[in-house]
Amino acid sequence: MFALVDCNNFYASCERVFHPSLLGKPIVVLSNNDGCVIARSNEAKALGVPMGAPAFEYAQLFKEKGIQVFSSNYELYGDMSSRVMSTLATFTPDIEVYSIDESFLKFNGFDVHFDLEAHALKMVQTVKQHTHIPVSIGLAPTKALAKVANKIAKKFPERTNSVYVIDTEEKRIKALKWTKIEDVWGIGRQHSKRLKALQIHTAYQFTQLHDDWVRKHMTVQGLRLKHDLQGVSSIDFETVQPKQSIAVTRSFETMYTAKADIAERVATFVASCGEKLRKQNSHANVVMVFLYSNFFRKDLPQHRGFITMKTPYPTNSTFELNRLVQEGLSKIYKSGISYKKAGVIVTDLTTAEAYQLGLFESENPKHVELLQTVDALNTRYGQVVKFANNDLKRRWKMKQMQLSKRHTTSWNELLEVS
DNA sequence: TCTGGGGTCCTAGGACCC
DNA sequence: TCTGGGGTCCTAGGACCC
Repeated sequence: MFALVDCNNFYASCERVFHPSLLGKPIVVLSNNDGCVIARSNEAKALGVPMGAPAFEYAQLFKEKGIQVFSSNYELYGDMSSRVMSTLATFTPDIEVYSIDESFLKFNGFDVHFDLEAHALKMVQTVKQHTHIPVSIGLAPTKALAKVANKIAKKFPERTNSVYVIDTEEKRIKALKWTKIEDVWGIGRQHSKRLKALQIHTAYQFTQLHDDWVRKHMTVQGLRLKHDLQGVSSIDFETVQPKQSIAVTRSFETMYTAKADIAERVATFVASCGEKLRKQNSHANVVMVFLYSNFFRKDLPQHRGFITMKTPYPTNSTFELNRLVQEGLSKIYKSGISYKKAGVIVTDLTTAEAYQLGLFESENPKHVELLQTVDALNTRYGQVVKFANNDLKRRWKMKQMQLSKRHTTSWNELLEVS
């Protein structure tokens, strides 16, 4: 049996842990630069705030309805997430952390000795007690069915106590008939459009299609999903693996035209990419840079620059990566354009064990030691060492009008109780 | 004025090999 | 007029997830 544990309205719930007076009140959390709504409490959903709503279009509604607005505070959410996950890990040795707010848990052979539903109810309580984060749990013989069960638990919290189990054929069919096709895990906009055109409206109808049709139009991924929904476990349980690509991309708080401004921002992205690479002990073989004008400003000339470069040897040196990235930036930069977004992506990553020396060139060994020291200092003291090509005065600043405190990760921002 | 960020997997088709 | 067969590797792009 698999359990899918999902935190309810995770970012909104994190904010409420430290603002308990907001329990039962509508709140939303905004994306970087306070751009769009990326999390909503149930109350905010009920007031008609859609996912992804541009904040400026809804400012009036927030005010009228007394909806509390927060800027996103990833340091807080990341820390709360690891607290939830480590609590869950005490319930089973097999845990797949699927996203910041979701985990799959495997209970091999547990059903023989345990009442799994009672076990899950205990999990909900324990997570609540340890972190104050509300979670919902779906239990089923496959991952896709656990997702379905989770949706039911979340939709009917009173009747289910936030735990729902699909453990009989009757319950499986009933659940699938209840699930709309567009709500199925792995079926997005394109697939549900095509399926609806064929009068397939529920997950159950989807499972009645022929394997060949599903394989042809939805690849093997679609076929695995179908089998999973039929109760035959076909989607792998994945243990932690290093990332295959790492990206740092940002929209700018304002539009930039000068190359020097963009070069500085991009150098900062590279520094962050390098740090993430070294953290998971990987080296990049390919690095990409992109630079976009403001897509929403149809009145301005548009330009989308993108370039992919091979590194001369596998590297995680911020210096080497930046040399390439700045070279690439010169090739894609066009003057007279107002730029709104840029990013750096490293990919084709190799792990340290598979590290292959270049034939003619290799990493400057001094960089390795230097960067190790930089990382160690930054980990210990919190981003105290920066590269000279980064904006040391921090002229640019993300728009974050409603940022909450980093209560759990910064001594200076502890919650005060009076 | 204002519109997020970071990932994964799969396939078709071209380039290349013998 | 007419032009083999069987592979591998790589990449761009599409689809999806949170």
